[in-house]
Amino acid sequence: MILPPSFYTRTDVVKIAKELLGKVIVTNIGGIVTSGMIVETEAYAGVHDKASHSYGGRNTERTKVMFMNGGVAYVYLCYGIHHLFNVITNVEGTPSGVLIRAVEPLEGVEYMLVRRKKEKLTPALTAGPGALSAALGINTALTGTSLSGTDIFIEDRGIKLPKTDIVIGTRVGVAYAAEDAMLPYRFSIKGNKYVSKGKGL
DNA sequence: CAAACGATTTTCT
DNA sequence: GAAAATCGTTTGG
Repeated sequence: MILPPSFYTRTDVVKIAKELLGKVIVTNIGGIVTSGMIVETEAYAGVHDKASHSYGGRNTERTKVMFMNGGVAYVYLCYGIHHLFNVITNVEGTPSGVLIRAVEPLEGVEYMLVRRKKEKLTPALTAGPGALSAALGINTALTGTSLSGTDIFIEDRGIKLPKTDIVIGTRVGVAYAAEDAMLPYRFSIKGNKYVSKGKGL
């Protein structure tokens, strides 16, 4: 089943980040359907989180999507090259979200290979936030799009993960966030080869 | 209006 | 393991 808006509008973004592991992202871009199981996530919790774009209540043209009601996509261009895909959570006015860091390819692998200009399926195809976005055809045009719509949505396919298969760690690439960089806001599936390298856990 | 920087990936040594 | 690639957003003048 497709996750309902009520899944995203809850207030505990860290819990949502954990629950998103094992769920399946499906994109339908230009008539091409691709999907992948989420194997790594990171939580970005509201205005008090220095690592978040919305820290201190910063509400700009780019980040305004984070302030929307939960259940929409937030796609941000980083380093001028990479599209990073986030799931916005919580209710309108409270900017929190979950960065999808890695997925395991399911359907449409051949299209992902084309988009990534690769010939063979390697873990690098979707291991990493910029990589999975490119593979699934996600770009900034999807910012603000509902995750319960037809272009992109997240499904629960009944995959259940034992608690022991969830690895908790610190976030990646947010060293500038000082003490908030140490928060246990990163979740991944133990032993899954599509989990990004990032930094060691 | 101009300058600096980043929630990264790839490639080369 | 280290450095380059590359551009929209943000910040300062």
